[in-house]
Amino acid sequence: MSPLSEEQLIKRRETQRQRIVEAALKVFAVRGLHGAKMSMIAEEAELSAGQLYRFFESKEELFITLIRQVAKETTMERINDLPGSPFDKLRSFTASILKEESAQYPFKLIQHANNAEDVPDEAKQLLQHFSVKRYIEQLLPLFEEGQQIGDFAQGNARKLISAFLTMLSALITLNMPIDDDHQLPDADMLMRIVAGPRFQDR
Amino acid sequence: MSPLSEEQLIKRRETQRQRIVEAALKVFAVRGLHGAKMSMIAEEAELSAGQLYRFFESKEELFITLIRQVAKETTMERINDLPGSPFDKLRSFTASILKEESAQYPFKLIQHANNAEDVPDEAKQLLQHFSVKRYIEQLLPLFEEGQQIGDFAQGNARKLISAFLTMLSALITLNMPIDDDHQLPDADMLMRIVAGPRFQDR
Amino acid sequence: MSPLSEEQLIKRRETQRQRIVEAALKVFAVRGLHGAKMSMIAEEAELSAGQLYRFFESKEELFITLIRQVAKETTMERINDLPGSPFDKLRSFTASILKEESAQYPFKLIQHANNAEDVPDEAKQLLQHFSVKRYIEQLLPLFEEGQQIGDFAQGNARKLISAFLTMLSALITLNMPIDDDHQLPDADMLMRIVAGPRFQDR
Amino acid sequence: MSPLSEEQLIKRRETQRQRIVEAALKVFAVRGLHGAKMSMIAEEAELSAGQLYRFFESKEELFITLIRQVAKETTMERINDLPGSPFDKLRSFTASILKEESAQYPFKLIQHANNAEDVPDEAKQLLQHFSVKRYIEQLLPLFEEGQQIGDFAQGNARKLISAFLTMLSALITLNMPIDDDHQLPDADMLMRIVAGPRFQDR
DNA sequence: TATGAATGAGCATTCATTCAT
DNA sequence: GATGAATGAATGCTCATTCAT
Repeated sequence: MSPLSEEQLIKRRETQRQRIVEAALKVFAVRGLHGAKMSMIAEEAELSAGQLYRFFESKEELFITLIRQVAKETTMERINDLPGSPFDKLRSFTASILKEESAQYPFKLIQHANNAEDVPDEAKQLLQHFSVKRYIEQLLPLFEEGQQIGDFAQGNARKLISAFLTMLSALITLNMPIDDDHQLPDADMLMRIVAGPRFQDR
Repeated sequence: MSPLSEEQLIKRRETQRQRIVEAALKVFAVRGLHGAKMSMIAEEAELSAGQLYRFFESKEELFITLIRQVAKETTMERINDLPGSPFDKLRSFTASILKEESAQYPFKLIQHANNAEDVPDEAKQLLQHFSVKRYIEQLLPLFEEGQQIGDFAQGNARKLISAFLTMLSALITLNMPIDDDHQLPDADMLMRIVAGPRFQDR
Repeated sequence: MSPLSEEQLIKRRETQRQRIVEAALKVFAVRGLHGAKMSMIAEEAELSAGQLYRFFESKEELFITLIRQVAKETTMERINDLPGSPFDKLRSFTASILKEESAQYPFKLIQHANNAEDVPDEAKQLLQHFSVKRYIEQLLPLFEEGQQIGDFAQGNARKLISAFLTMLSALITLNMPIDDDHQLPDADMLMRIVAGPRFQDR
Repeated sequence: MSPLSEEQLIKRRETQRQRIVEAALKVFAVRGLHGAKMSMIAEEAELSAGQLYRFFESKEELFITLIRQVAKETTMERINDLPGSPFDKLRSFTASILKEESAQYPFKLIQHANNAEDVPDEAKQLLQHFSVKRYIEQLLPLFEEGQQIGDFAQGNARKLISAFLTMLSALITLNMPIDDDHQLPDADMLMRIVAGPRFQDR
């Protein structure tokens, strides 16, 4: 029956598990805890609903697992690979997030976890503290550099990052359909929050 | 014959109806359209679930009625009664909203309506366009005055207000619990978005 | 409080009770046992839903009472007051029933009682046996006369009446909307069932 | 992988679907649209109530599907396979319908659809027009032959059939239990409606 | 006593979870 | 192991019946 070695089997299992988590991220992010049906996640992961339960005991466990992984793994580090000044990097990074749907999933997830009531406390804690803290630490060097060269506003850098992330998260999840009269704030709007004197009212 | 006069009955009925709407506002705002159960609304309004249906034909009708009322009645006008300059007014107003839970319900409702699936179109329309537009118009004189005296940043005032409201809404719904290390963005943070040169980096 | 004598009170009560029964006849006949709501009957009788229960312990009791009264009181006797031969009388009588809605109520009631499953056995028994029997006895003299003068078909008169009533009942309750191509059987159609040789194929 | 082949699954599914439709036919016919509970249909089809919804979106859809199938498939054509003259055929056919409960379901369904409130319009249309028209067309050759050889009464054949069907439907749904004194109208009674001179008063 | 407000049991429907195949 | 069929608990809604006023 089994032409695969024990090790291969374990690896295969891990791959599938990861595939489920990714499917769940997408579905939970887009539809929220209540709106996401196990059947949708199964379909997205291309396996049967029954199979989900070989990997996760319940919807709740899947959700918490997902949250844990997002809290641990989501990273802001690729911002450093972008070209230009700190200000340029942050703007490009912001714009790319606002453009690419899958980059928004973690933010949407945080949003849903905050708004839904039946979310296990552990999940809320993880998302709110741990992941935001991680993001802040990852962005800190960039911001400090930006403040030194006058690109960014002065003051407590961590507080500034926190503000920026909150606003970014807001933009993503509010997702207000654009209306002709009042264009919504976009990446440049966001940059006002962090911009130093040099950029004000430009 | 009748134990209560016609007039009393009508008044009583209207009172109760309003009580249901208020209970619904709270529950829908906190839990969203799908997370809110009719039984929760009934409990909040202190009557039986069955009774709700004497006032509203369905959960959906209750929701839409609520949305209509919010869209029509929620006002930003009391901001004008606050003391001080436009900047002071906006800051006090913002701070009071961030402090008082019931003031946040309309914003949370908008948030839920935007993120949840299966929200009746009429509700989405009303919340997204009508109510946001109303807020903008109500804040416009204040902002224009603030721009004239240099309190607020220059540029399209409506766009500025829209940005501000988006951010306010974000703060409310993100609702991140304060954590010792990194104080969350608060009213002053928000003011950065609208502040003119005079206030930058103060 | 009471300017009415004991006797007047009792009479008044009886009047109201009768009014309820008549309202119930109409509503049950038109909508059936399940389709008839107590509130509809109350409205038809022009009193409150609560009042019904001062006269009848339950919907079921009201229904059975109604059935009993219909079984006992519905009469075919006015057929004898009509002008003409037995054949003429029966045809006029039939036509009048087919034209006047309230005359059809007892027939519709029988129909509903036969078709609904949750009808108390007593009600079914009463309607099926007792009332049909009464009708037969009331029509018997007319039919016998009709047979003697050759208006009606020969054979067991009771059986003939039973057949006729079944068909009449059918016409009333089937109530098929007339369609241009195939006019429905009407009074003359019905008469074929009882007609003697004299009337065949006229 | 799959424990059953695709083909087997599809066949099985179709079988079960048909089984539900048959259960529904029985329950709807006997109890009517409102009297029939989904749980009853489920029990009759020997599955859980929840399962019904894997095959039909709602009670209404199940009902309409059933009606459609009845309107399309119920046939009078097997009457032609019976032995004897047109008169004999019609009498045997009638008697068999009056004896076999499942043959009566379509008639009962029509009856319920006509009498109940809140029956979807499509269902009424289908039953009243389409199916009755079909029956008429299917019986037309037999009746025309019967009229030619003098078995059946003269006149508009379609009208005659319509009358006959109405009466047959009546007999089925009235369903009066036989009582010793007055034998109920039966197949022979029905034949009086269509019988030509040859058969009168036999 | 009369009203109509309130309750709660019942039914349609959905979906997480289990299980026969 | 894998599938998707089956179950049953939960929830929206209706309406007979009761009860506060």
